[in-house]
Amino acid sequence: MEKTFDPGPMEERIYGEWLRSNSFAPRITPWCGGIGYAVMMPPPNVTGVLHMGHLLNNTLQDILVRSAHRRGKVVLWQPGTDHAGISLQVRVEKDLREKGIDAKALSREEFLKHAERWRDEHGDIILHQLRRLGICCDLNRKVHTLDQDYSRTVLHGFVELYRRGHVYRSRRMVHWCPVSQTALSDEEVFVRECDGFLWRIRYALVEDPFRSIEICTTRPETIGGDVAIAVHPDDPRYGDLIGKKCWRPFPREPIPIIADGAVDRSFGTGALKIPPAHAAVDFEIGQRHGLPFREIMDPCGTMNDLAGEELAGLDRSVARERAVALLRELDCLTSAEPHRSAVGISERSGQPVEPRLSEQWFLRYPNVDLAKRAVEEGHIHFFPDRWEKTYLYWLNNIHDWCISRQLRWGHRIPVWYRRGADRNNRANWHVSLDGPSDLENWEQDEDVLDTWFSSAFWPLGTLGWPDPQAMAERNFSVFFPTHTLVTGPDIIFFWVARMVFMAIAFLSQEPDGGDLERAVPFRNVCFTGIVRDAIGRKMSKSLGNSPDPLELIDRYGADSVRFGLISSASLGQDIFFEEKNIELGRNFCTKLWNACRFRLLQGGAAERRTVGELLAAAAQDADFFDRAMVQVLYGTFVTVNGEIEGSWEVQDGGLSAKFQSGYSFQSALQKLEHFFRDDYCDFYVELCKWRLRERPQRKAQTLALQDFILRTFLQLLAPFTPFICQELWQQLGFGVPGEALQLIPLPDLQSELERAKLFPNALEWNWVVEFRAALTKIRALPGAGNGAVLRGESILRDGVWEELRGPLLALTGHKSLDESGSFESSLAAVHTPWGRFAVARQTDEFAARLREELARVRQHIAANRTKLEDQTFLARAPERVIEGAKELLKKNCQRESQLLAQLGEERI
RNA sequence: GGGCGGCUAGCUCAGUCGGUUAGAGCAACCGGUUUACAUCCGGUAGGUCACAGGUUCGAGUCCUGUGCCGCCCACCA
Repeated sequence: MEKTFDPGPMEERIYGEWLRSNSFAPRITPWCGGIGYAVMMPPPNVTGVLHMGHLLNNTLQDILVRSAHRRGKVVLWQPGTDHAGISLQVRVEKDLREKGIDAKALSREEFLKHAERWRDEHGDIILHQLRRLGICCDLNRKVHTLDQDYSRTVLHGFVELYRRGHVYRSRRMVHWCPVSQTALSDEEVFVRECDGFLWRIRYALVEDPFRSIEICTTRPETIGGDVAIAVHPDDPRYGDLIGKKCWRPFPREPIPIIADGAVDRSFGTGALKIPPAHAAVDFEIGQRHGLPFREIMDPCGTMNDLAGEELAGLDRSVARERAVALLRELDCLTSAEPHRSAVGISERSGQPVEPRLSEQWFLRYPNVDLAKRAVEEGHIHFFPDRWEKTYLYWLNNIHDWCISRQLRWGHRIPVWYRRGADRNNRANWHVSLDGPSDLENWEQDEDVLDTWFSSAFWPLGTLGWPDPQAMAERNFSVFFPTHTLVTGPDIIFFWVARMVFMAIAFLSQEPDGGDLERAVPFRNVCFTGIVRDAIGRKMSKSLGNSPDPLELIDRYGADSVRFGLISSASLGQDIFFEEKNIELGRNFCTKLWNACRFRLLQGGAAERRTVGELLAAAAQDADFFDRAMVQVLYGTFVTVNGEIEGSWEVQDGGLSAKFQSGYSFQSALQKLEHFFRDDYCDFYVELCKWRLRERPQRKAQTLALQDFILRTFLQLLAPFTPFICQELWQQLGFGVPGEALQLIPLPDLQSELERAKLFPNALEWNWVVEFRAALTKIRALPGAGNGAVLRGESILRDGVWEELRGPLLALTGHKSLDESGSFESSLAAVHTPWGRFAVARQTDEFAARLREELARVRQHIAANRTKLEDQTFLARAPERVIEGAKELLKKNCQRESQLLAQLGEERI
C-alpha cells in the first residue's frame, strides 16, 4: 500500500470502474414497486458555469443516493439539463454578432440551428464536470428539456391546461424587457431601489387658463402617453376640478381630470398622471374609466411619434432628460427633488423592465388549494420547515403567470391561427399537440413557453408521463412520487411550487384531493444554503471571489472538497466557504488512509470475509475493551443513519408520528470523524499497539475486530467521501476489484452483534468509560507521560486491574508503574476507581487549577443542595430530574474530597 | 410597508421534548516525535447564550418588546 494517498489518479480510475460496472443504474426488479427512491437533479442550465453551489447541492444528493443504495433501495438519480431559453438565446445572439451575423435577420430555422449547435457543444459540460465530484447519477437516463419526448410532455401539459381553461390568451400589462424584447413573469423581475427625481409638473386647465393642476412623477418621458389626470374622489383640493380638462404639455392635447379611489392622496400633490399603457396601476384605472391606451414606446424601448416629436426616436433613458428640458422650456416644471424609488429590473439583462401592454398567454394556476394542502397536510415536507411559510405566502398571493416569451429558443406554443383570419376570434384557433392536419392553411404562434413552464414538468416528463409506454419503460410507478428534492430556496416559486402544481393538476384524480399523497412530485424538499465567501459575500464570477471548483478538486481531491463543504454546511444556513475546511477534509482523508495502512502493516488483508465471519473471529477472546469499542461503533452507526435519513418518531402512544431530523449531513459527518479519530485511532488502535506487542497470541482476534470496525466504518463514511472509501475497501480486502461499494447493503448490525455476543454489559461499559476518564486525568498531571515512572497508591488489584495496567501505561506514555508505597503529600495525585496515581511534585500552576476547580465544585454543591431542599422543585420536577440532581450532588461531594486530598488539605 | 432568518468562546458554528455543571472545530497557549499519520498526538485556557421584561420549581431553549446584521415579498406614481 502506498505511503501517502494521491487522490487524482485514484479518483479517475475508480469513477471509471463505477461506470464500467454500470453501478449507477437503477436495479429494477418486478417486485420493487414500493421501494423506489428517486432524486431529481435540478437540471443545470446549459449556459451555466460550474460553481460552488453546484458542488454543495450535488454532494448532498450524492450522499442521499448512496445512502439509499446501501439500504437496498431501487435508486434513480435523474440527471439532465435545462435549455435555458432566454439565457441561451442571448448568448447565441452575442456569439453571432461577434461573427458579424445579425441574429434577427436569420430565419427561425437558421437561428435554431445555431442555437442547437451551441447547446450540443456546451450543454453537457457541467454534468461532465460534476463527475469529478463522484456523482453517482445514471447519465444513461439523462434528459434535456428540448428532447423530443420531454417536449411532448410539456406541450401536452399546455394543451391539456388550455382545454381545461387554465391557459388563456389576453392583452394585458406585462413586465417587458426591452433588451431581450420579451415578456417576463413577475418572478423574473427583481426590485432595486434607484436614486432619481420626483418631478412636479403643472398641467394648465383647459377651462381656465389661469388655473392648473400639479402632478408628481418619476417618469416624465411617459407624459406623451397621458390620457387623463386622476385624483382621489374625496380629495377636497380637487373636488371642483373633477370632470374638467387640462392640457397635456406635449404633445399638447386636452385630457380629462377623473376621480379614482386608487390614488394615494398623501403622495406628492395627490394628483396622478395616467398613461394607461405604461404603468400597471394606470392600466387598471384606464380600464375602469374606459380610457384609450396610448402607446408611446417601441418594444426596444425607443419613443415613437406619439411621445411627441421632440422625443420620437430617442431611447427611453435619453427621452427622460429631453422631457425634463422640454418641460422647463414650456415652463411646466415646478420642482425636481431627489427621490428614491423602486425600479423593476430584468433578471436577465439587468436593465429596468418596462410595463407594457401586450398580447400574451397566461396560466391561471390550477388547484391552488390542493397545492397548499399538500404542504399543510404534510404530504410534502420542507427542510428546514420555515420555508413552508414562504411557499404558502406566495400561494396566498398568487397571480396568473405570463408563460409566453417572444423568443425562438424553447418550446414553441402549440397553437395555430387560421391564415389571414382574425386572431382574436377563437374560432380561428387550433390548439393541439400535433397541429392541424391541413397545416398549410395555418400559421403557428411565434412565441415559445417560459423555460420555467417546461421545467415544471421535470419529475413527470423524465419519468415518461403522459405516454403509458414510456412511463412503463422509465418505471414511473416505481419512482413517483420522488423521495427528495435538493435545491436552493431562491427557486421555491420558480420551480418547486410549479412542479407541485403540475403534478397535482395531472395526477390527482379525486377532486377533494384524497389521493394527494400519491400526486405530489416529491415527499421531501431539502433546501441548501447559499455558498458565500469568508466575509459573507455571495460567490459570483463577477466579484471574482469564487474559487474554481475543478481547480479545488485538482488540488485536494474530490473527497476532501466534499468533506470540506459538508462540514461547513448546516441545514438551510448560508455557508461561509473557507478553503481551510477543505484542508481539514484532506487531513482527515490522510488520517483514514494511514489508519488502514497501519492495519495492513500488522498482517494480511481480510480476504473478503463477511461481517459475520469477521465477528466470529473477533468474538473469541474479545475483552471488555473490544466489546465497548463495538458498542461505540454501533451507536455511531445508528446515529449517523438516523441523521441522514431521518426517522419517524412515534408520538401520543402511537396515534401519530412526527418526522424527525434527517438531512443533518454536517452533524453526521462530525460524528463519523469523532468516532474515527478519538475512539478508534487515538484510543483503540493505540490500545491494540500495546496488545499486539504484549499479547501476540491475540493478534488474529485483534485484527479481525479492527477489520470489522474498518469495514463498517468505510461503509458508513462512503456516501461522504466515496472514492477513498472505495479504494480502501478494496485494499483491505473487503471486496473484489470492480465491485461498487455503494451497492453493498449495510449489515443488520444489531443482530450480527447479538449473535456474536459482542455487546458489552453495563459493568464493562462503565469500566471503559472510567478508564478513559482516568487517562485524561493522568495525562494532565504535572510531569505526566514522556516515559516517566507512574506511581500508584491504594491500587485495587483484581482481574480487571491486571487488564488495565499495561494499557494505562502505554496510553499515558509512562515507562513503568511503581505500586510499592504511599505518596508523600508533595506529589500531585489523581483519583481513579482503581486507585490514586501520581508522577511528580505538585506545581503551583497545577495546585491553582485544582483550587479553581474546588471553588467551582463547591458552588455547584451549594446550588444543588438549595435545589434539593426546595419543596416546589421536589413536588413538580419529574423523578428523573430529581434523581439526576441527587446523583450530581453525590458526585460533586466526592470530587470535593478528592480535590481536598490532592491539595493536601485533609479536612472534611 | 409586510414577512423570514441570524445574534452562543477571538473566528466559524452545534445545542433535539424547557431539566444535571452550555458543546465542537479552527485560532491561542503549554507539552509531546525510537515508524500508521506532524496532513499527527496529549493537555490548558477561553462564555453576562445581543438587550429588557414575562411564564416556570427550572429558560440558550417558550412568550412579549427593543436593538443590530442579512434575506425575501410589495403597483405610492
